[in-house]
Amino acid sequence: MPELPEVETIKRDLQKVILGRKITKVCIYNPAVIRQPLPSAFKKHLKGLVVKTILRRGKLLILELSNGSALTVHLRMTGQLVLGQKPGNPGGSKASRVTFHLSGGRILDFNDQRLFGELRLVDDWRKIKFIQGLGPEPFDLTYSDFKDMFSKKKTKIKPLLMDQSFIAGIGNLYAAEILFCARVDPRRQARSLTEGEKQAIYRETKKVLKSAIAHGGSSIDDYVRLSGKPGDYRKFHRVYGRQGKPCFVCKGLIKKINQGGRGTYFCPKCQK
DNA sequence: AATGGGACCTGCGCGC
DNA sequence: TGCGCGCAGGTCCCAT
Repeated sequence: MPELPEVETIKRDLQKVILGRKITKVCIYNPAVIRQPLPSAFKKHLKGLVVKTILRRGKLLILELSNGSALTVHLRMTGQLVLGQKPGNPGGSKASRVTFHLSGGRILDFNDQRLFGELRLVDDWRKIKFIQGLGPEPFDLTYSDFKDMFSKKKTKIKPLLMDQSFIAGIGNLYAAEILFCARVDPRRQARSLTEGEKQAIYRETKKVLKSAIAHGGSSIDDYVRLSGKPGDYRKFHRVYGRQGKPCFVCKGLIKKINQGGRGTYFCPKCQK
C-alpha cells in the first residue's frame, strides 16, 4: 500500500520520464476515479498542458501544469501509475482506469483495482482540503517540534504516527516498522513516552523512511514502480506481515493485534 | 478529545 | 467446484 516512500519513489521515477512533456490525450475507462471536475471537463482541460513540476505532500502526488493548475493523484490502497507499453492499448492492466498520452509517445496508465484512488484537476493544489489538513513532512520536522506535538496526546502512539494531521505520509506498514526500530510498544500512550523513546521514534522515522525510499518502496499487494517493477524494501521488513515468525533480534515470535480496525505487527519482547 | 464504527471497493484466501 | 465470508487499509464522516 502506497505510503510516503512509495509515492516519493513514483515521484522520482516520473521526474525522469515525463517532466516537460505535453498531455496530448486523456482516455477515461472508469470515471469513478476522477473526483474533480466532471470527467468531460477533466479531459478537455488537461489536453495541451505541459508537466512543469512534480511534487509530493504526504501520500499525495502533485503534477504542476503549464497554466498553473495541477493534476493530483492519490493512490489510496491499490492505485498504480505505470508507463504504458503500447499506445492506445488499455489492456496493459484490467484495472486500467485512465490513460494519459504524452508527447514523445509516452503513455502513463493510472490503474486502480479497488477504485479508491483519486485524480483531481485543481486550480490551486495548496487550497485542497486534504493538503490543508496535512501535518509536517517527516523530513522537515525538527525534534523540538516533534516532541511538542507529543506531549498532550492521550492517544496511542501507533495511530498517532498514522494521523496525517500529525505527520504526513506514514501509514500502517511504516508505523509498525518505525516502532519496532524504536523498540516502542505500539499500544503505548503517546504522552507516556520517555525523552529517550521520543528521540528514538523521531530518529527511526527518518531512518526507516529514508531507507525505504532508497530501496524503491515496499511492494505489498499492488504497489509497483513506474516501470511496473516492484520496490525492494519488503525484504527489509522486520515486523509487517511477519506474525508468527521469529523476531530478527530476539527470536521471539512476532505478534499481530488489532488496533483501530487495523493490523498491528510487533515484537512483544523487543518493544516495551 | 479520543475512540469506534461504517462507508467506499474488489480480489483473495479460507472453511465448508 | 463453488459459495459465502472476512480481510486488506487511506480517508472521510458520524456517533458516542
